[in-house]
Amino acid sequence: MKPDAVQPDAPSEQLAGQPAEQPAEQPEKIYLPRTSESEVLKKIRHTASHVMAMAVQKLFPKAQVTIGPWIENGFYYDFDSPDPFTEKDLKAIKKEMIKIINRKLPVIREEVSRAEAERRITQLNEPYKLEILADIKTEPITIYHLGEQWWDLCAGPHLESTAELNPDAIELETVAGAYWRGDETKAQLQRIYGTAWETPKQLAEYKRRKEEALRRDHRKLGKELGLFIFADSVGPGLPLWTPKGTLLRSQLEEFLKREQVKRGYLPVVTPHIAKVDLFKISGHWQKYKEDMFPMMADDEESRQQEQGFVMKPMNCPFHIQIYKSELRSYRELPMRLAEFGTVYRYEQSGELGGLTRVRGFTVDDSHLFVTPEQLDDEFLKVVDLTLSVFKSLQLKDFRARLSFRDPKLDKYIGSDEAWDKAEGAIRRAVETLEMSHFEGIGEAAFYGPKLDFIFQDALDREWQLGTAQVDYNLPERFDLEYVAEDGSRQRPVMIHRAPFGSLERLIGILIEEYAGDFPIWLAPTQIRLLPVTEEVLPFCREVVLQMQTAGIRAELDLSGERLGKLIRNAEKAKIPVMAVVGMKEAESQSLSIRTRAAGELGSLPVAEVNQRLQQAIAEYGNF
RNA sequence: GCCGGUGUAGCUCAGUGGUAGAGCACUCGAUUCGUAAUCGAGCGGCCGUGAGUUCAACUCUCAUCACCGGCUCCA
Repeated sequence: MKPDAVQPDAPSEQLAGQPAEQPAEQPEKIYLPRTSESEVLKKIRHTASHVMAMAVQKLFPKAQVTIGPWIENGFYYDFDSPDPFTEKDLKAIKKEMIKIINRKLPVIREEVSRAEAERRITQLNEPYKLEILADIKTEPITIYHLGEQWWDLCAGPHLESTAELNPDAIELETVAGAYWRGDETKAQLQRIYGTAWETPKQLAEYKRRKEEALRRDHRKLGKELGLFIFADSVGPGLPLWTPKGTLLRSQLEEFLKREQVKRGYLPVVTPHIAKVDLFKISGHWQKYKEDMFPMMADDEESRQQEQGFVMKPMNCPFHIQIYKSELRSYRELPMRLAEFGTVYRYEQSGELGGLTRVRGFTVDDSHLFVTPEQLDDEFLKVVDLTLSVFKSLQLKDFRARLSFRDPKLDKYIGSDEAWDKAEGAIRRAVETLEMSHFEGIGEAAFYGPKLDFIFQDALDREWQLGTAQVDYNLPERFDLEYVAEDGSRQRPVMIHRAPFGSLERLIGILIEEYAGDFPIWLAPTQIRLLPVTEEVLPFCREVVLQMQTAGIRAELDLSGERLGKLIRNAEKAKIPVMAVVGMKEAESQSLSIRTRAAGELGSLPVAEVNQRLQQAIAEYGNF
């Protein structure tokens, strides 16, 4: 890179060899219903999964059938097969399916008694079917036949004949492992995912959308835009943030810090490691030892005695120590300790991916210590802050989940009474705010219930971002107190909350939400000057300096390429505002503005551009 | 952690049992150019890593690491 005072970075290092981004041709809009919205798709996909199962058993006679439901954009079928299926097998299976379809086999529904079903399944030697049958509580049992040769237990509904399936609207997509009954202690099955539509056109549109989703994928965009990297020698799930990505991160941090200052939060900083003992008190060690990075011990003896240090998986015990460091008065409450705290969790290797599931991440964490009387009001304020953060970030598509304990599970600490109180507080909050929500039984933290905000990524996978939690248990375990008005010692309640959840995951979702086109206040580079000739460079340098002085992230393209190329590079780098500068502009102290969102805007005086940029940044708006 | 797939230049990818190629990026030269790619030359790879088979491995086998899809998990 050429050293240059006004060029923060070289504009040309990204996006090598990308195919030209054509403005997407807009063909007729094809509506793709989800399976749950379409009776005909339900039938198509049910039948397709049966046809696939029949084809698989023809080609792999040892494969045993289990279940094969429709899912929102296709279907799958799980088999127990001694020989694992590979992608190559899919072709042969599809071929076999076409044969079955062409045989125009009638799909015949039959009702039989439980005993009869049992007898027939036993004949077939299909143990999984027997288990399924045992779970069906109603009688008669429905069976669907494909012609004479093949049948399956199924509630339906189905098409009338395999002939109604269009082979050109079916695609077998991928093979995957899946556990019987979704239980990892049970047999590992082979799952084949497929999709089936009414018409080949729909299938084509479905595939087009999948490719489109891939273009938004934050892993791809993150690399193209140079926001973050992973290095083999650092380790999986441990992202490294480049200058551009760090700019993005700090904008988000600064934004939230400003909001928190307005709301009386107090910043704190705590270390990344602590003695194991701390997490024994909190209960983390007992509950999540396996999911923490291994303990660091001085010697074997210390290791035996579990005396050593661990990377922190959560920030709460640290904030609790700060609370505990002095005798607190009710006058100090609510006390809101906040920190962008980086935590480390030893996630299973198969879970890691991009920024959405990592092993080291930064929580926009805060722990609020409140009196029981303050709880409801303070919790409402937390939810309000969270919602306002989403609004500022233009994140609209999320679902609120009440993550409560599953009384059947034994993974929680604390009394039922404490849990009931905590869950009640969360319930009251969503009722007061009239928020639409759903309940996630068994989704609670081990120390308390949560209100979680769930978002989807480009590939329709769900991720929790923001969270707000009510906790009566850790105050108990750490013996927290405050002195009440009457001089008595009382126990505070804790609220754990993180509107972003984690900066990493938030940024992953934001990249996909914006498809890399960040609003100006977040964009790592806000404006790039594109000189038409060398003669205007002095003017450009002066303008960039002026902008930078005003707090605008401006840069100058010094690559010396022709204007068309400069624009192309800036567009591909998704820089929101471009300023073309030729002699005309230099002479008139103006900039010819082109935005990514709106194209050419014509010439504007430098001062006006400056002013409009600053305004856009301050108001989280557009140019 | 489990099942399947992938790993070739900085990036995106092609390729063969006889030790490799393209485009872009990068460097240099020419061009001084007005809203999505100027032309030419050059540089650049221990073909993820380790073992095995073979006269010979980037190619075949095994192991391992990383990534991708799914399952399980997610304080």
